[in-house]
Amino acid sequence: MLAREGQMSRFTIGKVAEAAGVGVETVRFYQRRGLLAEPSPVRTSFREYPESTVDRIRFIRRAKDLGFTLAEIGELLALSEIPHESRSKVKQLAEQKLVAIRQKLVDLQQMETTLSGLVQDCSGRGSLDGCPIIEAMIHEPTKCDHRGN
Amino acid sequence: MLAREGQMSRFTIGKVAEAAGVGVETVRFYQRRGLLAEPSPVRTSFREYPESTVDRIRFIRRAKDLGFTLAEIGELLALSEIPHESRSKVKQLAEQKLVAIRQKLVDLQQMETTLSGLVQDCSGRGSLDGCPIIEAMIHEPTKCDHRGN
DNA sequence: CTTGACTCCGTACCACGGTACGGAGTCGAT
DNA sequence: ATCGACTCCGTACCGTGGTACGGAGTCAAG
Repeated sequence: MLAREGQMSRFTIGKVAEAAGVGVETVRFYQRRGLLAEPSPVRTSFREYPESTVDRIRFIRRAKDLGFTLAEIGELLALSEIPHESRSKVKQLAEQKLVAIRQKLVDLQQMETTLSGLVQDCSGRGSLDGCPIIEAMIHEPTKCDHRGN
Repeated sequence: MLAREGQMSRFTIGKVAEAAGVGVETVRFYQRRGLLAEPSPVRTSFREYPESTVDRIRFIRRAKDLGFTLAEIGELLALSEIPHESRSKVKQLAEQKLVAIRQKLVDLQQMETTLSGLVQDCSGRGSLDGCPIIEAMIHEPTKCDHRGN
């Protein structure tokens, strides 16, 4: 066990993935996207990862849970690597994301209102002639066009 | 634009697209997806579309605005072509969609709550050390895993 | 030394809803 | 007859976030 200078924590990609709770392919995908560095295969033919990679992947997943895209997470990670960087850019990114989230909320709430009204109006019995749901789709004006998709 | 004052409603694909407010490529895409029939080029080498195609495309866009995917819209259209079909299947589809919309709302509201809290906690000034937003992504537990992507 | 599990690497594919392109044919108007 | 605009058709590509595959190499245990 003491054969090499490293600890037992010589993370291969599989160990890293397991510890971070993602798949091996996901780790490689993040590498291709530039979110994770690809360690060069030093001394062995398999790459060794620092333990910090696990934390970095967890950071990525949490940011993703907050609604950031991988591109935005890349920005966050880049910022977090500049020690003297101020918080203002991070806060700005978060605020932008918040605006986007709130817009999606408004859109979804509109859908929910309309659709739940239609479902309530529809008896679920009888023929389709006059079905409020179908009628709405035939006759209601299209009110879309809000870019954001 | 001056090329159209011959016979009135001989809809070519461009006229249909314009009348429905979508692009020509979108019409062709809907045809490939089976949402629209492809009229055979009778008597001329350009296809002629019945006016009802315009309504059908508008139906598709409205259903899309309500949150239905193109596959689901295909189901709705198929159902609407069976005159004696009952409303129950349509209502069922709408209810399923409503459940999905409400789940997305819950997820987005959770994001909004968390992120707006973080933005409020972040001064936007000073270095990144101790920035609440970054700290949250480093330390908060990942609570994801709700399928619905 | 063999076996089984793992890694490497490139590439292709999934859903989703389109958009873009290019060459050839055709239509209507001048 | 010629011009510009339109159509036809296949195919490839966009973003988003991965997943899957296959052959070869490698590592560690038995």
